[in-house]
Amino acid sequence: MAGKWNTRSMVASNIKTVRAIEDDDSSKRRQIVDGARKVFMNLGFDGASMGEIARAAGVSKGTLYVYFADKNQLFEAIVDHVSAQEQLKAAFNLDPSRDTTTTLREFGQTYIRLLCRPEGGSAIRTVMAIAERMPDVGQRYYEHVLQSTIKRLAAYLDVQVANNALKIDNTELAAAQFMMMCQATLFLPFLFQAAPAPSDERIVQVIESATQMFLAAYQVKQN
Amino acid sequence: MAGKWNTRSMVASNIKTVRAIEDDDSSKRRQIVDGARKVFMNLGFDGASMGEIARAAGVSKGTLYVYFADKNQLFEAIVDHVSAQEQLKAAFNLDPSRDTTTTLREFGQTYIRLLCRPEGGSAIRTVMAIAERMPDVGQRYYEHVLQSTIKRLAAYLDVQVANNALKIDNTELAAAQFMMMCQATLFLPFLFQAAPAPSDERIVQVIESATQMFLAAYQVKQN
Amino acid sequence: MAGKWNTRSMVASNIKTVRAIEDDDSSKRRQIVDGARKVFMNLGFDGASMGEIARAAGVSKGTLYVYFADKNQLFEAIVDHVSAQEQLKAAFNLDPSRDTTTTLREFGQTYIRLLCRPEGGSAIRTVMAIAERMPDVGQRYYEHVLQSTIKRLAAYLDVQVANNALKIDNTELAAAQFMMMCQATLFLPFLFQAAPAPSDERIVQVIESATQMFLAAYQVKQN
Amino acid sequence: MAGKWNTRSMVASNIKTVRAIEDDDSSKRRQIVDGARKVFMNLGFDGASMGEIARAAGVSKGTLYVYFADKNQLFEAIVDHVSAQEQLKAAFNLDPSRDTTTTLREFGQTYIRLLCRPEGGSAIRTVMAIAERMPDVGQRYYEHVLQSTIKRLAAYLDVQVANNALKIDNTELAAAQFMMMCQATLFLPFLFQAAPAPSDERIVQVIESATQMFLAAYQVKQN
DNA sequence: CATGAATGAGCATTCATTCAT
DNA sequence: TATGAATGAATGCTCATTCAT
Repeated sequence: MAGKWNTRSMVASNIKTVRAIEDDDSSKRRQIVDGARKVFMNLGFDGASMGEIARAAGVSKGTLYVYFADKNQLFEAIVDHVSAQEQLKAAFNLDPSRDTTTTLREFGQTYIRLLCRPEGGSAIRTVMAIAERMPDVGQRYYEHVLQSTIKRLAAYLDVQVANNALKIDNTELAAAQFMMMCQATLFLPFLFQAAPAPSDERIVQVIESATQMFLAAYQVKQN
Repeated sequence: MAGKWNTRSMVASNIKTVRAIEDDDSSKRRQIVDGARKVFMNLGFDGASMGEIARAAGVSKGTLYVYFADKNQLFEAIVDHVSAQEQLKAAFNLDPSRDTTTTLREFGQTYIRLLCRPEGGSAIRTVMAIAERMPDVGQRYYEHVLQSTIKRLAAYLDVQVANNALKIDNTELAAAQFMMMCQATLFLPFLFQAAPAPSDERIVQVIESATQMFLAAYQVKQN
Repeated sequence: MAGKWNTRSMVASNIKTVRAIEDDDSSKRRQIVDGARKVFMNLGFDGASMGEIARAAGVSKGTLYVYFADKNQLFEAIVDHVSAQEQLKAAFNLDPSRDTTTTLREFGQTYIRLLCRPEGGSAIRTVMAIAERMPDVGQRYYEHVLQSTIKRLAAYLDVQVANNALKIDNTELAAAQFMMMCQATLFLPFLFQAAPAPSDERIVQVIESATQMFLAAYQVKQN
Repeated sequence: MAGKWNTRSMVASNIKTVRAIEDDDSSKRRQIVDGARKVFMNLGFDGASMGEIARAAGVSKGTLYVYFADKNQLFEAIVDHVSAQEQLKAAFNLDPSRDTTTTLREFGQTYIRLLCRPEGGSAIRTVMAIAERMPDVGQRYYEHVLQSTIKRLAAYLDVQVANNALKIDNTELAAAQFMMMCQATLFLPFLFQAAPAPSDERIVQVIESATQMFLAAYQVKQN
């Protein structure tokens, strides 16, 4: 993957590569990425025009092409940027010393609140929409954002298994199961605009149910 | 839906209304819907051009506008058409007399195979992508396709609860939980093009795990 | 002019000519002409679509082409039809036995009221607009409608000259002068939508002034 | 007018405003206006296509939209531009010290020659044709071109009235009357393409007659 | 590096016209 | 005769991209 990136960058800007490496955050570049993020996430890849992006970024249209070879590459950069941001926001407390019930409960609530932010849906929608035409963009987003969260939860579960608190064969599957269960009746209606973002009350209920279900299946029975 | 269509047709052509009512599937109309479905689902709303749709449908661009007022209405018709198709394909055996384990296992497998068809992802992607700009399209798709399946499974669960085979407070939530769990590690990677459609073997494993988890939580314990 | 018409008709409909002569008013044809008149006069030649004309006429688009070879010929027929109607409406009392003052006064008032009807401007606008692209349409309209009125007034003046009531060298010029003077400050603002149709009061004033001016110039001084 | 333009330019490009203010006539803009004028005046609003205008202006279709928001606004600009040109061309000698007969005679001849230029009719036809759909375009043209000439002549008459050379109640009406009379038998046939532009000889005759008529009515009788 | 003027291919949509029935 | 389904060329307009400065 890293290899792919380098290849691409080199094609786009052979000379300035050296500079780009240490100057990935030249203020102009940052401006563009910030402006483009908003526009792409609100309007989707096709709905976003380079003109609007330029306006949102406060630069000229020409400048866009100084930093990015074309619309596709700008979009890829934005998705990677958003991926990084999402990961930062996914600040879950997975301290191995905390008890499973509390940890899962809090994790679930935080997770759903993250997904159901107004902007939360946009990134997922935007990336998913383009995944067929730009498969590696979809893949990178899945791996960096969704799968990485699964893995972090799985790592926590691994510890609990080792501690004999849980009994799980496949912790990555279990982590994914929990995360999916948490979404039940909440995220998809929100994503399809069939319902507004769920209330806190509703979130608490659903997460509670998911937590109980998870524990019923995976908690080591004490006698 | 039929009612809506009539309204629309009457605006376009008051005289042929009688014909239109019983001939919602005039072959030209069907041709267009079929062609448009492919193009829209592959390229998304913005990516699909009326020219390409016309070519795919084997009609002239002008003919598109004889049957549909504009691109939006053609798209809505396609989504409604796909919704109906998806529901037909969702031929789950939810016979109340069958035992819970088998029923859930088969339901889950059928469900995931449905989702992970090549075309399965496209519709979801395409509709979800447009949901922000065309909220009622997203809403109708969610209700007709996703929520309706949840409700059918919930109805089965209701019977099992009545039979004392299961103990569930909120069967709709439980149905959604099961369906989400079934997807764990399978559907999202497929949707984001981060993995190919899952193997049958993998599906069987994941569904088995989901089924066990569901029963562990909701099955009435016999002593 | 008659010759021209025949030539055109024969091109358009060689066989049905005989029928057309005696059946110029087949009800379908009349329907079409009536519908087309409204649409053409309201929207202009380019603004009118054959579809809208068909709807206004209550026939199918195809039927239009049964009676008229193309849009141009339909338009020409409409203009000729309107010309005939305008002439009928121009029911001026030019009885030679009436005195000049009254006759001119009434003629002027009737003339301006005719021009400043809501539909009065439309025909002039529509025909004038197309005159560059379809010169013979403009010419026929001018001759049948505008010039013919001039000639009728000129004929009245001829009689008054013969009666020694007026002294005019060129009665056709004098007639045109009077008709133009009557329009002063009234018709052009109306035609350019710079003012609404003039009030009756205003019309009376302007016509009075024009009449006095005409008499001052052309009335035989009695001593 | 300049004020309006600035507003429009600022919407399109906030940064180049300074340039735009003093560069209303950037050569590209002038090119477009010149090309568009020819095409609009020859073919009318609907008959003129943006493609043809682009070709006539020697720029690309896209460039048209850099300078004008849409076809309507380009048209309005052309009409305003033509209005200004027409006014410049209407260089009448209305020196108050010249005698009435000569002044009217020369004014009338110049006026008719102006109207009956090949391009003279086109602007009037084109603007009049659109006046129903774009009333303020018609209104502005009438006021800037036709009414402004009436007022200039009326101002001259005012002076003659003050000098006791003429006796006129309503000089604006009188000015309009004279201008209309001058057109008698000359302008309308030309406008409707029912006759070519009148010969100089004919113009002289008609203007002479109009002048005499005007004086007969309004000249102060010396005894 | 940054600009913004300029482009031309592409888009959704309209419409005069044809033709099988 | 009358229809209306079907066409395809043409239209107004947008936008990713280029390039001279």
